[in-house]
Amino acid sequence: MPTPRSASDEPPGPTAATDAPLHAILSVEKAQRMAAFFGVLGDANRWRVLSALALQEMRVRALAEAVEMTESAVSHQLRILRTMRLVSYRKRGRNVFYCLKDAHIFNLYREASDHLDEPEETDLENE
Amino acid sequence: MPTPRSASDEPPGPTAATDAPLHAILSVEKAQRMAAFFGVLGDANRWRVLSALALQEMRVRALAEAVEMTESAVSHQLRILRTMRLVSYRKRGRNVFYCLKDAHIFNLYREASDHLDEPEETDLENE
DNA sequence: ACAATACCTGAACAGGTATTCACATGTTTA
DNA sequence: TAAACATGTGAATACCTGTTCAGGTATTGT
Repeated sequence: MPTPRSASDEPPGPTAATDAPLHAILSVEKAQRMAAFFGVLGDANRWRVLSALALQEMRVRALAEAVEMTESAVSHQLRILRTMRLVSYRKRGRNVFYCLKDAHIFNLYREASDHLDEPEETDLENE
Repeated sequence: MPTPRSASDEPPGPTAATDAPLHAILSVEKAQRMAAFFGVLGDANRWRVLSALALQEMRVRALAEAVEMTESAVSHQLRILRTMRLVSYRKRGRNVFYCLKDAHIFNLYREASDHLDEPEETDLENE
C-alpha cells in the first residue's frame, strides 16, 4: 500500500465509509481496505493456491506440490490468505487442511475473467 | 462453480487449464493475468480515482484535486487504469475527460465490500 | 526418549511498484 | 508568434512485497 498523503482531513461526503456504496469518493481508510483486499489477490501464486483449494480441501504439503512451490512459501501465502479471511482451516493431528472460506472468491474470479475476456474495443472516439 | 469434491488425499493432475473457469488449478499464465488485473486494484489511490470517476466524468486536473494527488501521479495511475481497460477517455481540446469503462468495477467493489463487512467468525473449530 | 513429519515464523535479500521531478507534447488564447 | 494551460512521459528514489533460508513448535511413530 502506498503511503497516503493524508493532507489534513477527510474528503467531503459521508464519513461513514463502512457500508457506503460508490456514491462518493472513497475515504482514505476505505480505499486502503479495498486496496489491501485486492492486493492480496494481486499475486499469481496466491491465485494458483486458491484455485487448488477450489477443487478440494488440501493439506499444506499437497498444496505445495500441486502449485509447485516450497512448503514455506505456501505457508507464508496461506497466512496472508488467512489474514484476509479468504481461506479457513482445520487441524487434524499434525496436518492442517485448508479450504476456501466462502463463495466471494468465485464471484470475483468470474467478474475479473469476464472483464479480461472482453473484446478489445476501439477505445478512441474523440472529437 | 465447482463444488468441493470428496476430500481424499490425492491432488488431481495439475494439467493445463487454458482459460477454463475454476475447475482446475489455474495455469501460470492465467494466474498471472488474474494477478495483474487485481494488482491494479491493489492501490488505495487508484480506488479513490475510480470512485471519483464513478460519480461523474472528470478531467485530470479536477481528478487530482478531488483525490488530493499531483496531476502527474494521477496521470500515471490513469495510464495503468487505461492499460487494464478500467477507464476510457475522450479528448476535448486540451482537456481529457475520463470515465469508468464498464460496470465490472461496481460488481467487484460490491463483492469485496460484502466480504470485508462480513462478521468476524470464530475461525477455529478444530478437532 | 528419540527421530521423523508437518507446519509455522522471523530475517534478509531480490524484484517489483508508486511517487516525485523535470521536461516534452499538444492546445487554446492573447 | 509567444505564452499559458492541460496532460503525458522517462528517470530516479524510496517503499512495499514475495521468496528463500534457517530455525522453531507441535504431533506421530518406534
